[in-house]
Amino acid sequence: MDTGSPETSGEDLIIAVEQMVRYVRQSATTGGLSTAASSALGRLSREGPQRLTELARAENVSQPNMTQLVTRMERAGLVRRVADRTDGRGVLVEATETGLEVFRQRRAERAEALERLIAQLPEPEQRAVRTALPALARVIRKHRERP
Amino acid sequence: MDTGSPETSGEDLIIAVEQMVRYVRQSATTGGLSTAASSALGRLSREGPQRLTELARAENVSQPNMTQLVTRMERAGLVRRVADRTDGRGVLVEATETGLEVFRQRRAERAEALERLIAQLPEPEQRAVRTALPALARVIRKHRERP
DNA sequence: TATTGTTATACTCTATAACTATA
DNA sequence: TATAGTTATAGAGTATAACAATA
Repeated sequence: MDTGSPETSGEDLIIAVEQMVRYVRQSATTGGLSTAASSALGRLSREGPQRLTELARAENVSQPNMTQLVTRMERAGLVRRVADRTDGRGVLVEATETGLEVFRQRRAERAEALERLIAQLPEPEQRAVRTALPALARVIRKHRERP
Repeated sequence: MDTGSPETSGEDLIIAVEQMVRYVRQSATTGGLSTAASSALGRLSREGPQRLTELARAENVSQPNMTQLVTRMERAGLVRRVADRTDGRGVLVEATETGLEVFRQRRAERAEALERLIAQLPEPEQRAVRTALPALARVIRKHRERP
């Protein structure tokens, strides 16, 4: 099987990644849900209501940033703030039904766009993509747990 | 060879891509060169001086956006504006020596970070990554030429 | 005193609309 | 009139510093 050029350097790979970033960002913007909002909403969908600080840390952004993001998302009806009964200082952020539905649709759209992209590749490369992407995600996750 | 889960769905893949996007963006921000600046500077490095409009179209952003990006980059000493002798309306954007050097260093850093990530994978998955990324970049490029 | 969240401030990145200058 | 570029305006996304409220 032809794995492309004889040596695929880190430089070549990072160029490829840059293109993917641009592609995803573009298809992510349509529908009015930014990368940041989509990512936070995704976490809330998967993991349920969370403390604002928790969410900021998990998403790797500052607390003020998350405060503002949540405010924008609240204004858009995607999430709501709920008082934390066990801690008067705390705020729980929770996805609304609208938020959950919007996120499901958006992700489905992007997944479809990616699938269409992959479908244009010959079989062996398709398999490579389905192996490579989850593998990279795995090490990134690991890297994140202990950097 | 184990290609991961029995069926790797578009949903799983897009989650992986989202993580990569976040990872790259983070390592891209350090050193004070944004994704947008890095991408534009990269194009100027590869292709030489270009019309502002040309650059905006190639980078897939609006003309005013590119005007501002170029202004910021000019202020940072990364590029310069040069009058286009053949058309009084036109402006050529050109990377400075500083710009070229900064870009080379930044890309090298990111490439290294990616390589470190890949190095943590078992051999077969490493090969998959070196096949998959350029393949995806290829179809994105093709998709861009005629959407 | 330490933690949680918000406000204040500032910068980048992005778009559309309106404008100026040259073809 | 059409094209190249800038200015005006606005909003998202990001950060650090300062602050208020609660533990």
